[in-house]
Amino acid sequence: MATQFGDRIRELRTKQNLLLRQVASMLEVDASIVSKIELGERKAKKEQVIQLADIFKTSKDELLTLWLADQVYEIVKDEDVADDALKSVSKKIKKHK
Amino acid sequence: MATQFGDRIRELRTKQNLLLRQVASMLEVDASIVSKIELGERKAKKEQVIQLADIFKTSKDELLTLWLADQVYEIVKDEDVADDALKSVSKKIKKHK
DNA sequence: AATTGTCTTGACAAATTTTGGCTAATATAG
DNA sequence: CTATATTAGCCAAAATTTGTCAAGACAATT
Repeated sequence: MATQFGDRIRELRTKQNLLLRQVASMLEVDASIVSKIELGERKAKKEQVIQLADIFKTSKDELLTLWLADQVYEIVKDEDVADDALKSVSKKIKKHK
Repeated sequence: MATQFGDRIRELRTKQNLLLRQVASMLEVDASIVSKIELGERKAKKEQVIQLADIFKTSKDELLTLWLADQVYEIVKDEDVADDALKSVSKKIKKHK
């Protein structure tokens, strides 16, 4: 149930000695929401991911990648054809670039 | 807006000379739903994908792959980090297998 | 020109999922 | 024990999903 994004956020937050409620107030949500995001029980909004990158002074791309990967994983995790589907999407993405 | 899954379903249906309403009645939904699925305006349920494989006598895995790829694509399509996220998920999937 | 058959579209409603806040309970530090 | 931090459960509001229905577009036929 843990997410890559949540784990990373918690790591950043604790290393910078910030409390849930401090981060929460910057995001303008309740501390329990941030807790749930860190535990992987809630999905952050994209806007919040960007705010978190600012708060922790870290790379937006790093966080967005983890966040996006969590979402994709959530969709494909129980599917036998997950790998084929991912390959197919990669191909399509490359074409569109 | 077109989907790989929808395109394939329409191809199968027309080649087998079935009408929307015939397929719809087998899925027990209105014909407009099937139309929308074929046009990529609605997402089929997983159960419907499996029924469609039976109806068209084609491979469930083929259809499930297209259906899953559409969903993943929908999530990552506008993201700069799409490719990195997909790679990360592939890695995680392989580990879990 | 009117009719028929197929498909598409948009408005709407019901059901489901997601979201956030509040509050309790639990843990952890002093 | 007390105080603070975090987690978990519950509720209501908001958003999304799913489907029906009716009207419209379009082509082929009569």
